[in-house]
Amino acid sequence: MTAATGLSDSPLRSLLGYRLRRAWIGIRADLAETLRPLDLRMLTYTALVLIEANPGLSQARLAGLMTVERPNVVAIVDELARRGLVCRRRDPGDRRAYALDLTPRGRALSRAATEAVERHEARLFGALSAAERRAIDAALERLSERL
Amino acid sequence: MTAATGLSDSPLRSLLGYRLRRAWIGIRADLAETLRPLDLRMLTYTALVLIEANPGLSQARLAGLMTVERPNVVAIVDELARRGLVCRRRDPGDRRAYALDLTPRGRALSRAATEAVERHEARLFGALSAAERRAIDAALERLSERL
DNA sequence: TATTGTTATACTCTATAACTATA
DNA sequence: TATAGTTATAGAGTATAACAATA
Repeated sequence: MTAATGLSDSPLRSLLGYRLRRAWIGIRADLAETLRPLDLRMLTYTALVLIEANPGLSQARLAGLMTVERPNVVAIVDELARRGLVCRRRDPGDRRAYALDLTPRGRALSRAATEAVERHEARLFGALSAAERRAIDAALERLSERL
Repeated sequence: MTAATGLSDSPLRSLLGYRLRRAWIGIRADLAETLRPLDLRMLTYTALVLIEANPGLSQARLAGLMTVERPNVVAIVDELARRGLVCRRRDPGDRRAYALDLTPRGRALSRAATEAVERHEARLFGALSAAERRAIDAALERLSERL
């Protein structure tokens, strides 16, 4: 019962999926706000960080890391490359694939964005106790096994 | 480090938002599969259950419960009404508003869908211990306060 | 045959501005 | 003036099929 309105979402409140959705909507909106001043979205930020951590990464492997289908990576890398943040080289060992790397500008933006994202995480999740945090991590780990 | 591939998503694994996104993608896909045979989507199912729990609900209040903007509720209720699952009556006390209710067919579908969704939840979240479940509930509650 | 990047395409979800009719 | 429902529209994320080049 949402006390103020007298409305009931009780049949859904027992569903973890329903509550995760509500949380995710809020988190996503706050993350979008956090990244907007840097002209990044959730997915372009994620790609930036993953390419930095995996020099020479291919788009197919990037898609795997991002949990996104391969076709959706194309526009993301297009945008990052157009802005001079990522450079696409042909992989010498496999001429079908690209070897993706960050440019110096890409590394600088990655650093600035990561600082902003860490502030965002602290703002949202800072109130969680260490025990709560561990419990969530464990639960998400368990969940991943079933998906 | 994802051992099999040698790829690293470590810079993101410390971000709760990143892990929640991955979990949510999987949960959503499984939920969509669960509801597809019943010709329901996440949002139409949610609306169905909330209308059942709140007879005479208006679309604006439904939007509030669903964490969706009012315009997005229109197509959802349109679809449910067209299929004879929900009936729209004018609210006698406020002729701007609708009073939404389930039809008998809507109630039957709600019941069948809820059974399917409960099996889906049990399949995905059944492995969580009671303590983990409580920790997640508490953490999501805390999180909601900050959003 | 299988895989990489690609194009085209579509669906779902979410969001905003502006209109109408009531209040 | 404010609210309920609506229209139109847009953006973001996610998904599938099919094709050319390469393996």
